[in-house]
Parts: sequence; C-alpha cells; structure tokens
Amino acid sequence: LRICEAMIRILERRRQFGGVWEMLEDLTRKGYPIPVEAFGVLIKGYGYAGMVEEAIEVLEKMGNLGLKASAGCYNALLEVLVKHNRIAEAENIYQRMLLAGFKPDKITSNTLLHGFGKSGKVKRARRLLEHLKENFIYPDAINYTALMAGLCKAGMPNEALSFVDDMTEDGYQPDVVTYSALIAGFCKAGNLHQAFILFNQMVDRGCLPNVFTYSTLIYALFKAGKAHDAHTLLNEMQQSLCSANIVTCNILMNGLGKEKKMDEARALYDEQGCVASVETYNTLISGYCKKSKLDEAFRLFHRMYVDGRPPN
RNA sequence: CAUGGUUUGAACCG
Repeated sequence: LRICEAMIRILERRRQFGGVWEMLEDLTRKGYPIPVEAFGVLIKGYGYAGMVEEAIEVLEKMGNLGLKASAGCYNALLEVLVKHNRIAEAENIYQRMLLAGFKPDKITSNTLLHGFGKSGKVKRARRLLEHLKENFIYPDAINYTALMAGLCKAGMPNEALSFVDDMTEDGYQPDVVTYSALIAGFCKAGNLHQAFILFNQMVDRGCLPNVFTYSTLIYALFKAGKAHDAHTLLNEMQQSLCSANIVTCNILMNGLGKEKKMDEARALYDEQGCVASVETYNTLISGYCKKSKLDEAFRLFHRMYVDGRPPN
C-alpha cells in the first residue's frame, strides 16, 4: 500500500496520470493486489489538478479492474466535489455510496455538511442532520462547525450563527474553531461589529482566541482601512503569548502593501522570523505590482526559484 | 542518497 501510494503521488506531482493507470493495470495483469485505499490518493490528486470529471471516473475504472470502492474512496470523491462546488454531483455520489451499503461516517457527514453550507442549502443540511440522528449517528461540534463554516463562506453568517443553538441543545459548546469560522464569516460580510461581539463573547466564556482568530480580525481591520486598530490587535495578540505565523505575516504584508508601505512590510516580515511561502511571494509581488514597481516584483519572482519555491 | 505516511471543521496572495 505504501509503495503504491508513493508511486501514485510521484506520478501525480508530474501530472502523469496516464502513468498511474499504466502502473495499476500492470500490477493487475501481474496478479498483484492493489489496495483500494490507494485510489483515495488518486482521487484527491485529480482534485488538486482540477480534473473533477476524471476523479469521478475513478469509481468506474475501479470497477473495470474488479475492485470495489471503499468508504474512503467515496469520502475522497465527495471532498473533491465539495471543494469544487459540485454539490449536485456530491449528492449523487452520496446516494450511490448509501446504495453500495456504506453508512455515512464522521468524514462523510463533515464533508457533506460543509458542502451544503457552502452552497447555502440550509434545509438540506437540516435534513441530513435529522437523518444522521435517526440512524443513531449524533452530530458533534465538528459536524456543526463544518456546516457553519460552509454557510459563512456562502456569505450567510447569520444562518451559521443560528446553528449555535442547535449545537448547544445537542450538548456541544462552540470551540475556538467554531468562533473563528463565525468571526471570519461576519468579517467577510463586512460586519466587523458582530465579529468583535463574538470575539469578546469567546473570551468571556474562557475560549482562548488563537492565531487563526487574531489573523482573521487583523485582516478584516486592514481591509476596512483601520490599520491602526490592526496594529493594536497584533500587539494584543503578542501580549497574550500567541505568536504570529506565516499567514499572519502575509496578512500584515498585504495590509501594509495596500498602504504602500512595502519597506515596512519587509522589515516586519524579517522581524517575525517567518519562512516565506509561495503565498508570501505572491503577496509581495502583488504589492509591488500595485505600486508599479515591476523591477522589485521581478526580483522576487526570480528569487522564488533560488528559494526552491517556484511560482504557481 | 531519494520517496512516501489514504479521506473530514476556522484565517492570507493568486
């Protein structure tokens, strides 16, 4: 299994999906058993490559090789479909999964709830929650958060917030992930006021904000043109012994770049001691381009190769 | 020397 997965990954990285199938057919011909789990890796690989149709076809091709898809394969495919907002197809695959005799597990339910949320299907989500309970599968904090995060991405933070009551009735309190998702949802909707109400509420309830929570709010403050408040919150974050990570750095640089303070942004990045990611470079390049400093932008572009992080 | 460690909830550029 390990060898099989490793080979699939290597071929995927080179976008040689044809080679993957050659290998699988070859193994079958020679009588080696192929572990079905390996196909989950392949399905995800197609997903990352944006080849959704091909991901769906993996199920058929498995049948051709005389193999039956596992729950993990169905879950992987559901995730690919949800990521690409193909919710009708996800629904279709889910029904096929049930027909094949699989019960939805935590991963299945999380993926579907996230997908229903992301496509604003509140009623369908409620129906799934009921169906799960009828089958003695009880939704937990993660299930509810997956749904709420989806709704937030759909620009429906108020609908998301309403599920806190359902969650509480089932005996679960929102955790730091739930709060961060809701805060991000209200920030995205431009309701910073409500975002900070939730921020204060979580602190009052003894739920400690983490780097996700702070980064979300710092990003929103910059976007609202409140650079000063963003800096204040950054200080607050550091005083609460929460250290910035690479995403926080990217957010700061993005914010400072908008203020056309690229030098300050670079200094800040060095000071935090973060290691530049592809996103870091993209953020900086984007900042320089907006300032029409193409020479600086290209300097960074070339440095990406030297750094071993080629442009995407 | 190299590669890999199936699948699910929150933040940044594109």
